[in-house]
Amino acid sequence: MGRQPSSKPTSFDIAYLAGVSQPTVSRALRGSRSVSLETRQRIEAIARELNYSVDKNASSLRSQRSNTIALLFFEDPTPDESNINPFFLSMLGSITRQCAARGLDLLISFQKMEDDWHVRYQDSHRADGLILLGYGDYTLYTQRLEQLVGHGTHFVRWGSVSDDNIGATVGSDNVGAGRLAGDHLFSMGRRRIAFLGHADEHYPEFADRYRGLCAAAEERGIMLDPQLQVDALTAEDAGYAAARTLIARDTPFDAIFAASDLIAIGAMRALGEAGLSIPQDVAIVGFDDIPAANLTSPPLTTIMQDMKGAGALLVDTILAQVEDRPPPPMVLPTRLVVRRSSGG
Amino acid sequence: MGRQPSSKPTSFDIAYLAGVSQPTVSRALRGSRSVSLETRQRIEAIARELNYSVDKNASSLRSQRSNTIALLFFEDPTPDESNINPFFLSMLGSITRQCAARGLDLLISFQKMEDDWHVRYQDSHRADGLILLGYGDYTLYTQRLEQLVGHGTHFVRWGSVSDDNIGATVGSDNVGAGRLAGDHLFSMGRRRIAFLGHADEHYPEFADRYRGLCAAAEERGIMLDPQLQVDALTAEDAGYAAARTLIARDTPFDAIFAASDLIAIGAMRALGEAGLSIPQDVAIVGFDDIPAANLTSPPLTTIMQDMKGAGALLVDTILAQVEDRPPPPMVLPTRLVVRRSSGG
DNA sequence: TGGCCATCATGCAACGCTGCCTAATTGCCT
DNA sequence: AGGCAATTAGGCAGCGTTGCATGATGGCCA
Repeated sequence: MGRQPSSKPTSFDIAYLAGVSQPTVSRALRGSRSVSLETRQRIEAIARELNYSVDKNASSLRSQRSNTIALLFFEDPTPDESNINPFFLSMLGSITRQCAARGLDLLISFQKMEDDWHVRYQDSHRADGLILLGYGDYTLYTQRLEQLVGHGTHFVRWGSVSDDNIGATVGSDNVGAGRLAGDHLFSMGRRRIAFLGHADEHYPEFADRYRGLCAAAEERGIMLDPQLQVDALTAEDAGYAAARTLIARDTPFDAIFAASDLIAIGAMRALGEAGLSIPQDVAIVGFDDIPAANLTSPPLTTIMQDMKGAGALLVDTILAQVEDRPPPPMVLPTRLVVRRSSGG
Repeated sequence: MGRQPSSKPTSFDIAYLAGVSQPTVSRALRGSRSVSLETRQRIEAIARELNYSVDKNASSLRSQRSNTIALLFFEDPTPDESNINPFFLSMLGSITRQCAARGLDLLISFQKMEDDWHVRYQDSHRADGLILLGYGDYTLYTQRLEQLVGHGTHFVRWGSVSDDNIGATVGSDNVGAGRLAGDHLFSMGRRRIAFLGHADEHYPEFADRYRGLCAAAEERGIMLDPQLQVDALTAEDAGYAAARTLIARDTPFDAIFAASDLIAIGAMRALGEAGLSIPQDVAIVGFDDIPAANLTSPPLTTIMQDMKGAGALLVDTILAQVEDRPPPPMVLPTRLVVRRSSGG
């Protein structure tokens, strides 16, 4: 009572001014039913007048809830300083908005896989849960995910959803998306479709996309030539290199489905240099619908993921874990965005 | 003592096991000199074994320091969901790394200008300071910045640096950058240079760039035609529209300096549609060096800002305020990146 | 009128840590 | 040998909040 008037007001100051006890102030401001309307309004008025705001640290310390989520990006292909995968950036936009809508704070970090996230975030009560966004060799970090699970950390990962996922996973329907891309290219009359992107179990999302493409082919009684699959990580350079490899194989192809837009953009550059015109000689479809997809010439046909839904689902999944509720469903539909690169 | 073994370990548990008092544990783990090496090592070993981590909330509550910075993005041209200005995204990458290097956490938020940041972040002790990244009409938010200053909030803004800035401001040397762009275009033999971007006091960064361009012209005894300046906000559509306006004015021009890469990209599209070839008919220089600048055809000559330096300077400026040190210098040099769009 | 319940408010005790001040021990100098 | 400084550790007191159990008040019914 009667504290320094200049220092930041505490709930004690308000209690003193309102003539009630400090705990009553706390309950009044958080809308507990056991405070009469009149008292609450009086307290609220004083709080407003003093510009009072609840101390986050005291609140979190006491309640053991930080109402904060930590978003961790990681990449294993050398992260060259500030160049971040554009797809994840647009995910970031979506996640921040979802957090804001739910009154959550968002802590973000670009970590290497080696660091002890759970210690740094959940164990220290900085965050209630972790959202993991990353790419690279999935098998390399399964061990770390198992550690998180064993440690009881609340987390959700963006990636390929399957039954044997370690921990909660949210992702797009990559198989369905691959099928969308395939159906589109086949309906444009293409028959020899190449796939640029890794297709093995180390990169399950890419593998799913390839599987979807193959499924679309099979439905038409077409068998894709394995010679037309070329490994590539999601980077412009990798796409360029993969397309050159593809061309050098001298196996005819009339379309490319790239596992990501960055790959597609790199491939377009290689095709151009090789004198192949898009879409006349080669139709091309990408994946992600990053902003640059609209800026290429010709503009890139691509698969759009449901970013808004993804952000919401990721955040909800964490909240479900924290509040011990059953998790929401976890696969998101995708949509084909037809632009000129596929001859649409 | 002898607490639940399953619950998260506290410094008391360690103190008990190490046979010392709890404050000693705190000091040992934070490297205070007043703990003997032997004791410290014993404590550290136990802490490691228990997977102990300091509770951030308790620590911050006690020390009144959160070691966290809040990064606030704001835009007043309708933020269409997840589309974030790519330049700020690359800034984000830089800031996160700087924070990580200094052991700071980063809280991020995409707010409208209306919200009460200081209450939400600094007053509630969520963050020690605020970094503001935004664009749009500067005069609209001066009032809010004054509020922050009056409130004693620690903050730094990215923008146009001048003597009458409200609060701390960090930014590139926009005038110098405009001069760089102008010098380059003049040295390529261009004489009638257009500027796409607002040039009034509402957008001081753009105005500075224009001023630099004009200075480069004056040094050569050339007077820029005011007819060749067209307003544009930083967006691809705006650049497209501005270029069309420019063309419609029917005032001859042989070069464009766009106030941002997005504007430049939009302008290139308009030029292409008008049958003007780049760089033969019109040389073009952008600003920011966003990733897409390398993907346009022809690749875009542009001004690169020192992102790494910017992140470091922003973070250091906040830390200086928090620790009551004099602020670091605040203007960053820029660099011209010559690609084919300017005929270089 | 007494007793009982519902409503509203209170007090106390953490939450886990750090800052300040004091106390014990040791080593060293005179 | 005595005294003084340096080194190392401990005690205590919060930081501002929330959870729990309890206490006061009044209304209502029997």
